[in-house]
Amino acid sequence: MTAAAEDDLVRALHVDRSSPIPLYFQLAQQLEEAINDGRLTPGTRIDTEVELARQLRLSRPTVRQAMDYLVDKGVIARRRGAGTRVVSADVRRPLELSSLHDDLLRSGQRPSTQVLSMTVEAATAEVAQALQIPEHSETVMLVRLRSAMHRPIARLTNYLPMTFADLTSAELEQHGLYEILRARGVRLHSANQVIGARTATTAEAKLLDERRSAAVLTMQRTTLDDHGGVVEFGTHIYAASRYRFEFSLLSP
Amino acid sequence: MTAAAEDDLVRALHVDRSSPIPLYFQLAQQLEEAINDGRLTPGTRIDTEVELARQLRLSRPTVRQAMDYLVDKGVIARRRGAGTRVVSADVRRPLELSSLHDDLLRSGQRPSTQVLSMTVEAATAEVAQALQIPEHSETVMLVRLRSAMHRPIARLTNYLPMTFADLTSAELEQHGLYEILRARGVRLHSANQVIGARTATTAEAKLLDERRSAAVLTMQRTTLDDHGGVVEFGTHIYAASRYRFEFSLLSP
DNA sequence: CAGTGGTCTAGACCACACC
DNA sequence: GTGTGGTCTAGACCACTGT
Repeated sequence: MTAAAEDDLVRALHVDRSSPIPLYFQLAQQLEEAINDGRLTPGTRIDTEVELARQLRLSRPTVRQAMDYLVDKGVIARRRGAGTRVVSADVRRPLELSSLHDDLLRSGQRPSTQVLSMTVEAATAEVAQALQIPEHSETVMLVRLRSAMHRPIARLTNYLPMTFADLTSAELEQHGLYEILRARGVRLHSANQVIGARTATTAEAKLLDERRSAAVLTMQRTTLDDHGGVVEFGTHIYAASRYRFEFSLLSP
Repeated sequence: MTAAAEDDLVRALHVDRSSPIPLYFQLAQQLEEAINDGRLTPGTRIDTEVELARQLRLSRPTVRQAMDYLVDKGVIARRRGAGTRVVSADVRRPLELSSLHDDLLRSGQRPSTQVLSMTVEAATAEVAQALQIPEHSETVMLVRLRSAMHRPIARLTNYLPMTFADLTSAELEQHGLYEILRARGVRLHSANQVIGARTATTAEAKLLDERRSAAVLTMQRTTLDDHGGVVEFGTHIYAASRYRFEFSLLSP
């Protein structure tokens, strides 16, 4: 990137003080756009915090907050004494808490869902521990078959608190589970995941349209809300020949 | 948690202004310890930023920086108007950029490494693209067998720039690859990963001490330094019967 | 040595959650 | 309302990087 091009970019930056969007966020968005557009290429040095603050008539902490946000996202890197540089266009936020439904939607795969069963079950030891409820107490067990491009890709088994016993199949076949939870006011906070693999049972292979003894990816997930309560426990299998977990992660 | 216990905790908090450790970090560490100790349990309300600032004679932005750090780590959650609460003791940072060697070390599994081969190879199209170098140019190809508790658990295949052609087997059998890179001044920044599964070939099953056609986890990883350059590309397989990827992730 | 990011202060006003 | 976190300012000094 030439100095002239950098100048152009700086001139293009602006903040709207009457907007309800925070100033730091406006700046971060514009820088990120420039990076994704290719107007700022990997390795390019970005103006210093003080310089940007002067140009945009912001305080340095505000500019810094924008930078912090982008560093956290992994798109820029700062080195004391050396400046701030664009890292890479293709580093994404470290593995967001998203559902398979949303993932497939984003990649344009037209997901569809079939509810195989929805029953009330006594919690096994494993489920009870995961949901932090007494063993043998009642839980909602939900089994869904998720397909993409009209081919089955995953069998999703979820255990939910009895508060969600009123979920309907229609609802579940129309929206992702997380989407439904959010619509009900649940604030998802974090999840613990375990990803493994094993060979499919005969029934599983048939269900997922895979050959006998094909490898399947397994994933178990416990989702928490922001009060620390368990929202959901799931144990899922994915057709390994057609599904992968892709994500970026940042250095500690 | 009782109000008295909370008071005790607050009295226990302190900052050492002569320490080279940043004040915000000292505070964050103490709060995190209290959470991990169980002195602060999930759901407990933490003092407000203003109150903590007053007690510790810090400015509010400094206290806030400590809170930000813990929110980012996922151990506390803030809600405007509602206060700050401890979320959970077992949410960890979203999947750190660490090596299998370090992971095994941490879980007390005594990893050992055997270098199966280390050669200079012409880059295939896949490797060239991953390393951002021309096709057919030279790269260092490294194949290692990683064992835990005296049983093989993964075959690791890495491609490195020719700068690392002087790595020795002795070095590689003693330390993790990331450890070696860091010692050479490489600053790891982020990685893109793809986790999948397939059935093992006969040779792979034998190498990993698994039964024929067992499922193996596959992982491909491209690691970047903080200038946006590619440090390493790896394509690995793991014995699925004895290895899982475990991690936490935070809501976007 | 000069320049850069890292940390810190002492205030301020606002939007939202909860009572 | 009242209290909380969310945002913002205008400075300051220090530690590290690269020349």
